[in-house]
Amino acid sequence: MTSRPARPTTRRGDVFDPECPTRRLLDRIGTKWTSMAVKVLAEAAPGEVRFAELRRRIPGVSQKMLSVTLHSLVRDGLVARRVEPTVPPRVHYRLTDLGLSLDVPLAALRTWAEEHMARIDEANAISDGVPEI
Amino acid sequence: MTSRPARPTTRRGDVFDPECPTRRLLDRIGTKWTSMAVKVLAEAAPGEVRFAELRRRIPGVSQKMLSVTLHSLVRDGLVARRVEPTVPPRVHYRLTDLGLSLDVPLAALRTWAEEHMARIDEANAISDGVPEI
DNA sequence: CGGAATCCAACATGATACTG
DNA sequence: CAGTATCATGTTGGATTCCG
Repeated sequence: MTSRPARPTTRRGDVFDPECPTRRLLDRIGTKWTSMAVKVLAEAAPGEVRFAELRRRIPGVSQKMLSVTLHSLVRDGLVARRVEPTVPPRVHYRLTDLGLSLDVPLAALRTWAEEHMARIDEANAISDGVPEI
Repeated sequence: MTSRPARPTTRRGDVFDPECPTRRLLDRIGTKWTSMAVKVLAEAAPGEVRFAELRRRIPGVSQKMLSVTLHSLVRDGLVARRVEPTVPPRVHYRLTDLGLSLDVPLAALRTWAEEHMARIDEANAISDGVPEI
């Protein structure tokens, strides 16, 4: 993800704007763990998922990066955070309506990836000079 | 974009694999200039676009990064590169069929971004404690 | 014209340790 | 349990320069 300059103005329709909405969106969902977090939360929707549960369902994510990722999503209004004031505290996350709506095009991208990434791998293999037999 | 380990095995259907197709795809289209290059090429499809033309249509891109971005797309089989052996040389780029198919879900993501990024900006403004009046 | 090579700064991520 | 703080590191992307 590139850095986030302080709330740049969104200019609708001009996708070639240096701060075009598409690239700013990709700056968010393109971070390492965001798409997986959204997917886990989308599958649980409209239910909630706790922090530890998310961590278990996203292999390889560190505590810090999951925390950073989730708070970034909360800040963007894509995820809602609910804290049970118990000891120890329980923190629950769920997709907001906005987050759920984002999951629609994201799911399409997932489908494309599952269907076509093998072809990208093949293309890379050929570029690497790997024989095809 | 994170680095690209040497052609990891694509395991279909397991989106939670650390090397899941979706994240590997996002590692590619999530780079700063990729989505814009794909969009320009998609709009010109099935026609070709020359290097200088691409550069003009993508404000802010450096020569180096456009070159890197395009070669990465070529390597992935998403873009085809054609060189006219003239002096000086003319280099033309176009989306492959695979690239065109990727533009479908990508266009959906663009639409979402244009329609909803303003709400993400609002959410950020509220998080920053900016008064809403 | 369309690069390639180099250097460099900024940032994203990760490991580790600590806390309410 | 669910963080936060700090430090270490690799990568991305940009500026510049040179080339066929």
